[in-house]
Amino acid sequence: MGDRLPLRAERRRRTEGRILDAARALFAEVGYERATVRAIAKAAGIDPALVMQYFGSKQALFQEAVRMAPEPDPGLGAEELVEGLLGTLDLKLGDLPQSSLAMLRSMLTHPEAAVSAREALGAQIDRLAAAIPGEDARLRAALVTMIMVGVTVGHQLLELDELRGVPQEEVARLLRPSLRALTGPEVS
Amino acid sequence: MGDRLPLRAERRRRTEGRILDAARALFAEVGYERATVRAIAKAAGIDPALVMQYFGSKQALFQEAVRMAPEPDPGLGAEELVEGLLGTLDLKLGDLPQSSLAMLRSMLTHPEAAVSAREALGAQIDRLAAAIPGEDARLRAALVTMIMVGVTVGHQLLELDELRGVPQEEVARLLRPSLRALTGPEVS
DNA sequence: TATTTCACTCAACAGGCGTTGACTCAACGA
DNA sequence: TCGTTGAGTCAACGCCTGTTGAGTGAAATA
Repeated sequence: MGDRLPLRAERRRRTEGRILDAARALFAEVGYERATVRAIAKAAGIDPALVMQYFGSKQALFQEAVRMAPEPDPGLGAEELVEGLLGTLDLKLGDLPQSSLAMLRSMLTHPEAAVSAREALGAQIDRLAAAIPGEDARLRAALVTMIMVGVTVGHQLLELDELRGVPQEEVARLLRPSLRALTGPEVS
Repeated sequence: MGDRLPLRAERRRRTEGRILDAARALFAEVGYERATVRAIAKAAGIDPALVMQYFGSKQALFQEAVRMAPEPDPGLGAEELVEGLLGTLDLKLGDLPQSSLAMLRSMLTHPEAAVSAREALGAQIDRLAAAIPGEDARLRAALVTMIMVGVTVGHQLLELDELRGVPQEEVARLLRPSLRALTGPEVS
């Protein structure tokens, strides 16, 4: 049923995928520095040298592992305004892809990850700011964004007892007024 | 005028201070992994071996550098209730000691820093929760705490353009309603 | 079938890391 | 004044890191 790829290309594709998956998981779990090429290769079931052959360097592998479609749109678009964020708030809180977690985990200690993070957060801020009225829209948008980052850090990365096991809708419910206070009363 | 310490003890005290200052600065700037013992020693103007002689291990040095008086009280006490946080909000945002920044910088990638962070944030949550009425006080307190962490991360560690150069009172002013939405309408 | 291609492994390199033990020499106590 | 203490240096250790180049054997090509 599936198209029969040449065996070699198929193998290559699969191996590349396994490396990327292992890399994302490890970067997300322990961050850039502690996720060694050897550990990633082991998790992918291959030789460390192959990682270099596929991606050139650890840094390049990281960038590839962290790269995302420049906003998968079922997220929040400018047209959905602020309610886009509020509506998918629990999704944002709970279902972040491994690539995002990898970036968040490393952004404070790995310079390149910090660059990626500033880009991604900057884009998010831009989108939000376009939907917020008033003078200090960008500042408000930045605060909203960092609130989400802070809560995500506590929930997914630090795994604070107070946030673990709490259903995402509950968090979203409590957070919504705080965010609305910053964005202004837009939609319902 | 000062009491004349024996020269040796005085030197020791000074050197230890210089090491700790250099360690705090570097841990805060680049995090635990990238702040090498050699770099810390160089910044303190001494030999790397002396760091070990003073603190035993890099890990022990980190713990010492990050340790704080268990709440210097001119911060927020339970008796000041939530307004304690809101009142000194700009202080919290701008004047964090190097030791706190060192902990925050490393908390996502260094396990021991994560432990310290969970302790410190847990204590903060406890204090806040005691001042928040209602069922989900601890959850609300945790969210308030992580909001502060998120904004601090964006401001001090990621140095987002949108937050850099913004006066702390401005940030505090915009943030206050959001926090109040979580804590409930306490004092003024 | 003979030849080339290429996914993959193996062994090793150079460099940086935390850490150690022997040493130096000025400050101290008797 | 003379032995002792201790702050500080120096050179080196073993380890782990990212990275490399030669080698292998099965799949592709002709």
